[in-house]
Amino acid sequence: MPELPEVETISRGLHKRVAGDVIESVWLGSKPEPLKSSAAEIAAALQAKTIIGVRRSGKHIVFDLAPARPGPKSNGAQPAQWIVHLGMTGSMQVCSPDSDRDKHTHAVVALASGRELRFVDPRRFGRLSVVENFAPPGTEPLQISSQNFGKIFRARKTPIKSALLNQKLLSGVGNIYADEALFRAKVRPRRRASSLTHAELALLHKGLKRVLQEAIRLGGSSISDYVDADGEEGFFQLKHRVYGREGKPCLVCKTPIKRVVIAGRSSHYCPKCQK
DNA sequence: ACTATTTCCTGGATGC
DNA sequence: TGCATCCAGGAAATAG
Repeated sequence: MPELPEVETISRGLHKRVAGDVIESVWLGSKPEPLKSSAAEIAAALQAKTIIGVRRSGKHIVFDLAPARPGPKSNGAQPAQWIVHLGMTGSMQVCSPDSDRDKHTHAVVALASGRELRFVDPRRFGRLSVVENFAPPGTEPLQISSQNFGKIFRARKTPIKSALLNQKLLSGVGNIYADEALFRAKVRPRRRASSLTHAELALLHKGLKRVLQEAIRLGGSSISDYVDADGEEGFFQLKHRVYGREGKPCLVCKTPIKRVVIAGRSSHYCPKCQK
């Protein structure tokens, strides 16, 4: 499931491959559910645009676009960015038009270089849209100051785990890295966000940054099914310390890792190390 | 203004 | 072997 580090890795890979290329045509699947903008709107916004670059914002992939042939009839305020959210199982493939189309292909963008950029998403949680100026709802966890990090959690009664997953607060943190950051901070996921001490918040901030950076360094981690921008299967597996390790010994103290459900999400922690 | 719960979706795993 | 059921999870929608 693509979280911040995976989306970062994918965006970098896409940038390397398609920056500078020109979009010649756009095909969108028959079921429009994955579209936040209308199909016509997306097609119109992408057509005949140069991909200036590809980058990550939160869990979103941002394609920065510019008219391929800057002419006299510049159509005023046209959406200039293509936003892709991969949901859980979405992937972007850069491939030859000859290669077989995956059953769950929802969008195909033909490039002037002769290649195709495909959006594939079996579970359909992914979303496509076009906007003029994308603004993520929350703050980037790798950018936020420790002061602001403390501020956004101090007044929240919700469990710290839920607060970490709230994209309006921090952009890009998902279930895996929330659990991993809480383990590093020695804080249980059910603790109310407002109950964390300054010291715990500082540890959480540091732990979160470290685990995200480590995962980016490793090329993103992934448990299951998707293909990265290179078309290679899966990602380098980050050594998760608690996520997915229910019943297995804590790597620090050997106590069996516990799993509980918080806000519908499985949450893993060491009952001895985390308070 | 918050917070908690439900919903979407499909493939893989599990159980009888 | 085959069929039914459960489960995973991001975020929008809904309810409290």
